[in-house]
Amino acid sequence: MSADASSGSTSRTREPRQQRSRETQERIVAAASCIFAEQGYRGASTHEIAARAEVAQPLLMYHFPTKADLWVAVAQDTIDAFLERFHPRFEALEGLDPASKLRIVFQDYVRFAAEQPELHKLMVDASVCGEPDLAGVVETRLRPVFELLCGEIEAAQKAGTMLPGDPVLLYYSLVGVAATVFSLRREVELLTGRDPREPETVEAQASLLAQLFFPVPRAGRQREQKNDD
Amino acid sequence: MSADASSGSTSRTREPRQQRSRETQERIVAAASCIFAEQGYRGASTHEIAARAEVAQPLLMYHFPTKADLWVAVAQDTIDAFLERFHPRFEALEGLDPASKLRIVFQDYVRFAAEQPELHKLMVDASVCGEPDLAGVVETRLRPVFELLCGEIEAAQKAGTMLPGDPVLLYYSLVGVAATVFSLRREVELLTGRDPREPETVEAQASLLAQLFFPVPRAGRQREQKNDD
DNA sequence: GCGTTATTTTATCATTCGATATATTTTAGA
DNA sequence: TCTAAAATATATCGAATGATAAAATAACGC
Repeated sequence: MSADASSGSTSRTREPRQQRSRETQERIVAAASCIFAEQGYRGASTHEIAARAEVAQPLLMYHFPTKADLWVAVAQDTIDAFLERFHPRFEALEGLDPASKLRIVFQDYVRFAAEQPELHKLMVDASVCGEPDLAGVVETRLRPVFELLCGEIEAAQKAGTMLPGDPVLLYYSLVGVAATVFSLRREVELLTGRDPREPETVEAQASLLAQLFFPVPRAGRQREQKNDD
Repeated sequence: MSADASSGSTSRTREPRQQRSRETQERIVAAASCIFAEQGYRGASTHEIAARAEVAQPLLMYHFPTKADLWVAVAQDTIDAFLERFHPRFEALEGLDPASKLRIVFQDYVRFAAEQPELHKLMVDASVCGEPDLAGVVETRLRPVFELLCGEIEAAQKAGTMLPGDPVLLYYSLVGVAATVFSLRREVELLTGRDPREPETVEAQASLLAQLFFPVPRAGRQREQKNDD
């Protein structure tokens, strides 16, 4: 079977020429994603990653010349997994008011952070140890979402359906509420004996996020819009 | 339980017999606190810590037989630094209503997280790599504060001055809002070009936290209609 | 003073780390 | 097919890691 329909010849950086190679790369990235999330960047060793991927360690260095390169691939892959989930759902919300969009998107992010705490752990770990090439990933993958959502926050503020204040701080407050309880999972378990990833807890956190950032006016309009246009 | 990391050989790190020894230990812990926060647990090397403390590396191993022991000492020291700031201020709030207590305490925690992101980074890093003896530190240092504040949250809920819901989730939402923007400092800087630790930003975040969790009723009481009994 | 213990230094260990050199196998393209 | 390149395997490197051994120094009780 000739699977040439997918082979785009416009390869600029690194396009594996053989199918087997791509499968190997995917196995390596999948294994690295687990181990980076479990052990952090410094704690993860290329030998352990290669072992889990069932490849020789020098083969890993062949596909990803440095450990930092592998981290970038993992970060891009992890963020892309989120974006694949994020984008269609976000576009399906077209027409809704900004506050509703934000509420739905960040409630969805609560569930994503519970299922795959890797993303947030990865970013926190990168911010802590600061070693990997964080800048490129932030620019290419994170900035579009960030600016899109900050724009929605500003729109919601103009509509009077969201608290005033620096949209950046609101964005990171939303992220913090959505992800912190899961990225501190071990601490939560030790303190409460419960795994925050239980479905009821996840939904409770999503509901809490909505109540905090998008309170529903109970009796009449609590925040009447100051200017309608 | 394995809370005997120091009870087995109390003569080692418990009571240094010479003053010089205590000063050395303090220098080591101070250096380790910086490097653990900068590099994470796995990324910090005992050699580098010893170099910053200006002691020979085997001397470090003499005072803290394993790297994990050193981490525990650093974690306890870091948390104690927070508790020394927390306890007097909290006790000075006696008589206030629970919501006001919580607001003041967590606004203060915003400032603390900005000045010393080490604490939150330390806990997130410990939750990620999971290696150091997190359990003992959580039990002895974190649990008292956690249960104290959860109690205040419940009291505020009963008074109708705080959102209903799982106090644990509210606690970690407060922590997340207070600390996330600072623990993701590198990402924030890359996206916005601004350091979130700037004083105006810190105060804006503190103000945002108050608005989110303790909204002041604008006209009349907005959150009053919960039946009180 | 002396002896004992606590602390510090010097030298070094075994292991693991990320990375390289190179040989061998596999694939694509002629 | 044949061949050059791509992909994988084998063996190993130097550096850094956490940890020890043992000698040397300092402090304290007597």
